[in-house]
Amino acid sequence: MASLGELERSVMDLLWSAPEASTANDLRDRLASNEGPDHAGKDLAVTTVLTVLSRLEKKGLVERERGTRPHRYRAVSTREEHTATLMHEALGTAPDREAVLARFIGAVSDAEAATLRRLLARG
Amino acid sequence: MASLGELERSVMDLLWSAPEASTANDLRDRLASNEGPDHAGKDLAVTTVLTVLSRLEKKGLVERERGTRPHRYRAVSTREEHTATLMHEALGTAPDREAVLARFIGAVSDAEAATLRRLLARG
DNA sequence: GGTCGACTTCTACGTCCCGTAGAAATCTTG
DNA sequence: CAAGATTTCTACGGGACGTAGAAGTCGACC
Repeated sequence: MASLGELERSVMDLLWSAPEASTANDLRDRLASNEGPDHAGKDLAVTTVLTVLSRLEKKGLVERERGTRPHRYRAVSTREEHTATLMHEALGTAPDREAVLARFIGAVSDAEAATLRRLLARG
Repeated sequence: MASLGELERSVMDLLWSAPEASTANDLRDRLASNEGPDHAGKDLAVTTVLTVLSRLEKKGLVERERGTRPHRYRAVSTREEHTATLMHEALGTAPDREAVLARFIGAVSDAEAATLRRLLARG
């Protein structure tokens, strides 16, 4: 349901890896110095970052402290929870969920299969 | 990567549930008589359906027989394969895949957990 | 208390995707 | 070859997203 644009995704990545809630300025700086493997750091206006944060807030992915003056933003859920939710959403679109799970399991690495067995055993 | 619009999704649903490859006219008719639980059947021009099919073909979800005159369209993969692929794509976006799997498993129903155990056991 | 600068909200524009379909081109068949 | 069926081309309107300036608000300092 909540698909993300490229910049929205970058911002979420920063929020997810930040230990504390971040300000828009902080995020702008981190986006600028984000010399990823291939892409150059984006040099954005702070209003751009704020717009994106508002949209992410409306989507329910981000919440902000309005009390402090530079508002501070944090991700509502962890990256792992969010991703797991997306997987469940995908799973839910098919009528035959078990058939989907069968295909899903079929394409999982050996190590991950082992992890899954362990996780399921403890249930 | 390949997110679908509403109409695109409806067309894929029809192609997935069709036993044979379908023509655009056939799909238009089925869309028109598609009295789902809540939504009314859409009465579309056949060119609309063709446009959507072209876009789905470009996205790699649909292929067509160009030999026969009314071209016949089929889904490239089954609904289950497609859904499982989406789940793997989601999983791939997180660095800590095992943590995602843990969350994912945590939110699975008992019946599905049993299914997963069975599937993993036979590996 | 008023002013200035930091911060936030409003408004907006260009682009791309999607629903939608007419116009134009192409093929099939009588 | 002409007419009808079929496909391709072109296009428009709306919504999402990247992007940011203009305008409004808030806190601190003189």
